[in-house]
Amino acid sequence: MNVTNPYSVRVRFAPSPTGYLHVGGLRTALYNYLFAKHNGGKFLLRIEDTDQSRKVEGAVENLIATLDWAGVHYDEGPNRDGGHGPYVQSQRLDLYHKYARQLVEQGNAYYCFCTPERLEEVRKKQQAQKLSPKYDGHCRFIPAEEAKRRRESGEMSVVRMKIPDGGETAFEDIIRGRVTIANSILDDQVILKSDGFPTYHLAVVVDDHLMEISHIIRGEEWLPSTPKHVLLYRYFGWDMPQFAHLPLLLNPDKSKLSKRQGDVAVEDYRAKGYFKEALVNFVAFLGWNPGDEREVFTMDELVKEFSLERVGKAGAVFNIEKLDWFQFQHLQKKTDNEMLTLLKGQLKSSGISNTFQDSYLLGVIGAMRERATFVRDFVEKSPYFFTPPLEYDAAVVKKRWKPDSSAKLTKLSEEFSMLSNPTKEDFEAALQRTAEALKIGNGELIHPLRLAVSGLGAGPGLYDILFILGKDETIKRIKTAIEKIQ
RNA sequence: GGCCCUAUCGUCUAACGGUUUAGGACGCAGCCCUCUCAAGGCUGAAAUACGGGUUCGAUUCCCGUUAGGGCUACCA
Repeated sequence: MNVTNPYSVRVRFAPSPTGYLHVGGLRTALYNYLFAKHNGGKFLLRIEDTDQSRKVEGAVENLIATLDWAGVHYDEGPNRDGGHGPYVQSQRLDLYHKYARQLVEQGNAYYCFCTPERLEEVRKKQQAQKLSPKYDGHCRFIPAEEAKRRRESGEMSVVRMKIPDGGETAFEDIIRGRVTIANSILDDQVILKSDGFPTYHLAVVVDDHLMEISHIIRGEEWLPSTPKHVLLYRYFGWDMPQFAHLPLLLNPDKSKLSKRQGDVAVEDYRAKGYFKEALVNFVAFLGWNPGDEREVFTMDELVKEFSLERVGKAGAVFNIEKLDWFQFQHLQKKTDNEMLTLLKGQLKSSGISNTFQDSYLLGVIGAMRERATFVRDFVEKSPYFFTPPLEYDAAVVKKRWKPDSSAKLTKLSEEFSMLSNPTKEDFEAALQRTAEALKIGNGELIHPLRLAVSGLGAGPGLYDILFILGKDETIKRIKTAIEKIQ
């Protein structure tokens, strides 16, 4: 066992490049990464592209870019050699052939010449008899000489591993404890396909061994086939890595998280404006917790706290509301300077020409921050900071704009015009003076004024808005509003 | 169908036999704050699937039932 030494921790994320990075994949990658970093080990990325029919152009690049965006960086993998490459399975074919041959020679595997048609027939028969579909061992006892002859004559074949006739195979799972499966229900699994590519089962065992993987941390969907892998390790006489099968991520209806019930691609969430910090924090908490009541974590903090012992066994529903809360929390944690950069980027992508001073933008950030979950909220919830209101919210006009509002605002506007370089407090004092002079409550000025300068009925404190907008712009907007409303 | 895994508030979860009137968070409702909307504070509704054991004592251990999920390919 090469597992108990914390300095020899080597784990991997081994996706198949079928398009995009699934959020479940992100969590698996993240847990591997956190475990590696927490233990001072290495995190590898290995591309499992042994199914040629599922190959998607650009998928690998996309996968790597997305992991990189999320901050899940690999120590070894494609374009980052660590002496255990290549890290792409389609470039390791000779290795799989070699080990498949070894298994055949040892008598732990055999060539099978059954056609897909025959296999289909057998399967149908078994299903008709309500038996579980399983290879019937038709080619299991073909003599080596005959197999050799048939292969040399060009007959198509695959290699199947031999499952012991009786007994059971068990292994220890860090998350689930001891798992046992009767050999009788295991299939003589194909390990080398007729196209010369290995199946997952052979490739994963060979690679994990050659790459000196210490812990296999992967999704629960692999649990039932793990005994086959255990058997292969035994056939080869290799040390067994430790297994940790993660609970699945679920749809709101508790089925395995999938498309159709919402977005599953990490890039979808990125495109929607979620911070990597939020997505990573959220996904980390789907199946793991630090054992106390803290919830908002940075990547570094996660690395510090993470342990497989605190990973749960039950599937977790991917709950968007909670994600949004994490997003809000992480937005609040950003520094003003970070927000400034983000806001400038948002203005650009929103097509708003940035003619604003940094100090102005910083003012907007201060006023809007706790009202924003996404960066785009600054533009969407308070467009009036960037463009004068083009229209006025009808419901607010109805509620707040009285027949005499124009006259009152005109008076207020006059009061404002006497101010020089007004502070927030100056605006407030001026408004109070006007209200007193008019013998009305502040509210009769505040509400119509908010509507006049913002076009909306909700937002930051009015005096904050006025101060940010400035005296001239405020007066201008009051004038425009008086003309446009009614 | 067979096999495997799982089971605490609607959701994410804490509890590693007794400190529990089962704690926190999201969401929800109410109140406070208040120029609005947020934020914040306070309060509230809300869970150990069911049935048997083991034990002086079970959310916690065992068995069964039920439910859910996964797997059952020359896919991963």
